[in-house]
Amino acid sequence: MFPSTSSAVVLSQGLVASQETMGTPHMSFTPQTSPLPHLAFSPYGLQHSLGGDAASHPRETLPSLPLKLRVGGSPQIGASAVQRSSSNSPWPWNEEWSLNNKRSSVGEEHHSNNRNNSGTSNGPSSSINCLSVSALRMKKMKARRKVREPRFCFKTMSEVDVLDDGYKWRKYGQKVVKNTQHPRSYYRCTQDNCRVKKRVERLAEDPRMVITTYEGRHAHSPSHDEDDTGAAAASQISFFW
DNA sequence: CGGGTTTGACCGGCGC
DNA sequence: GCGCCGGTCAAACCCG
Repeated sequence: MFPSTSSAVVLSQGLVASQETMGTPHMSFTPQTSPLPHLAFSPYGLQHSLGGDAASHPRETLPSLPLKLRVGGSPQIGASAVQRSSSNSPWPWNEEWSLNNKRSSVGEEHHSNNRNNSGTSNGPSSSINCLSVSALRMKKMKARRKVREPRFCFKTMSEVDVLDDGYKWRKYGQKVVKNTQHPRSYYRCTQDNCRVKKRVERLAEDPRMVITTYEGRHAHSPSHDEDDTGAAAASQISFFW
C-alpha cells in the first residue's frame, strides 16, 4: 500500500502558508510540537467552527482516522492542522462548505454508466439509448454533486504522497490544478458502501509537504490490522479546521 | 485474471 | 452567455 520504501514523516511546526499555494491562499497551520510515535487526530472538537453546515453534521459524521504514519520504523510524526481562514480560496472548507449550506443533500446513485457509448452507439435505438444514458448520467451527476461530506485536512512532511492511514484506497483520478506543478490525486476508499474520499497534493512552495484532505466518514474499520496506538495517540494530537 | 493506476474526456459550478 | 477550472468517470493499461 505504501508506495515508497522510505520516508521520514516529520512534524511540520508552526507553518504558515500565507501566499497562494495550490490555490490556497492564506492557509495557516497550527503548530504541533510533540513528536509522536503515530499520528492520530481528533477533529471532533472543532465542529462549532465550521458554521451552520458543520453543525448539521453530528459528531459521528466526521471521519475517524487512525492515521498511522509508520515510516522508517521510528517515525517522527507530525501533522499540522489547517485552519479555515481564506475567503476566496478554492480550498474545500471555504466555498465547498458554504456550498453545503446552500445545497440540499440527496443520496448518491451508483449505477454503471455508459458515457462513452452515448456518442458512438449505432442503430435505430441509439438515439433513445443516448437520451436515456445521458439523462441517467445527468441525474447521477446532479446527485453526486449535491453531496458534500464533512471534510478535514492535514499537512505532513513526507516523501510519499499517500500516507498509511490504515484504510485501503483506490486512486480514481489525478489532476493538475492551476498554478501548481504537482498534480492532485484523488482516492476513494475501496471498502464497499464506504464513500470516503481523499485528495492528496503537495505544497507548491514546499514539495516536501503533503496536504491530505479527507471527505466523509468511514463506515468500517481500517482494512488492515491496527495496533491501535493511533487511537491512543488521538488523545495527544488534536486537529483543527 | 483480478485489482489498481493512468489518463483523456466530460460535466457542473462559478466568475467575469 | 461564455470560458475556465476542479472533480469524476471509465477505458486502457499495468502489475502481481
